[in-house]
Amino acid sequence: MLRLTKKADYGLIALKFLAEHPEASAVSAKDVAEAYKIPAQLLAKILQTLTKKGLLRSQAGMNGGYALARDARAISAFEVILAIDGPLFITSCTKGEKSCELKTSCTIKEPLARVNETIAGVLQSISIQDLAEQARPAAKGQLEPLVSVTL
Amino acid sequence: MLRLTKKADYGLIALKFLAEHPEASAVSAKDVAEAYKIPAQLLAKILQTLTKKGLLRSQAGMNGGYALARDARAISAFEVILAIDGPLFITSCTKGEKSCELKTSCTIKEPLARVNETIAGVLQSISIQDLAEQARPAAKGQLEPLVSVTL
DNA sequence: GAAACACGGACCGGAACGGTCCTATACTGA
DNA sequence: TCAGTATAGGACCGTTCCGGTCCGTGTTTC
Ligand code: SF4
Ligand code: SF4
Repeated sequence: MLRLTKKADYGLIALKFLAEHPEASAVSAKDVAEAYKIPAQLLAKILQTLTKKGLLRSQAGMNGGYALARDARAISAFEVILAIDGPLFITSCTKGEKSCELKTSCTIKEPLARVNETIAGVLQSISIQDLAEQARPAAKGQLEPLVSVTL
Repeated sequence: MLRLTKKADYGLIALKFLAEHPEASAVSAKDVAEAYKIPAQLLAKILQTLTKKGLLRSQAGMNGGYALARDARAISAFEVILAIDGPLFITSCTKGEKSCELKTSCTIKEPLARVNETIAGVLQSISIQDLAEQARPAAKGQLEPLVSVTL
């Protein structure tokens, strides 16, 4: 159920990698690809779309590559996934009025939309910075409730 | 991103329908299908797998059909989705050690697993009963926080 | 025994996904 | 200035999955 595409997966890895190397002004797609054994060309295209969406800054030429457009804290996992996979959501009835024929009779739609928002909220509350810091063992003041659902 | 299969969608609709009609000892797949304009044969197969998983009870022959195996409160949306779509999760690295080659080098894996658990928790906290009751306008004591994530 | 139902396998067209290839363009450094 | 390294982006392709259909079998009731 609910599978995340591998492209978005790769995108998150790359973003995290960039967040971990702020000293480099630019990291090439090839470098990241080799570091994680990701198909280089595919990663390249992913980073391209990410720059087109404004999450990255690119520089061509030698010693070129990509760098985060904003601070790692200001980029959420949600944005990354959204940029790569598009605004697809759990139900099929979200694509501008043209998807599901049951919209009228379906009563399951609204509660699922809530779930959808909840998931989006969770993803939005996770920044690239969080991913990069995750290596450390359980920090102290970590008990901030990020979501609360009511349905 | 994160699309729920239509089969699971149909399954939830059917379950909710059954929960709304407790007076009937059994409702045929055809009835539900016609009520919501769902392809009958497809819905039939969905309900079959649902019974095989123990969520429904079936009765063959005339006036036969399906009925909830347990109380509507005791069946979570998570179980339904799990039964229909299988134990698939957001990352590709969950299928018993055979999926993603990056398991070792990937550092994004664990945080995503947390997200996964969170989503599962949300789905588990929603019962068929909740879906059936959803028609009513905002009840009173509805502010129970169901999830809290820490990453 | 016929109708109405549940079961279950086989099958299929289309869409999405993961990935490759090829070309054009831009920047850098020797 | 020229070669090399990088981004940018289009076209393409094999595989898988999803939604759906078809068919045949078993079971219960009237
Ligand atoms: S309208 Fe209902 S059946 Fe159709 S996609 Fe939305 S939730 Fe699913
Ligand atoms: S190991 Fe990492 S890259 Fe592979 S599927 Fe899991 S999260 Fe994605």
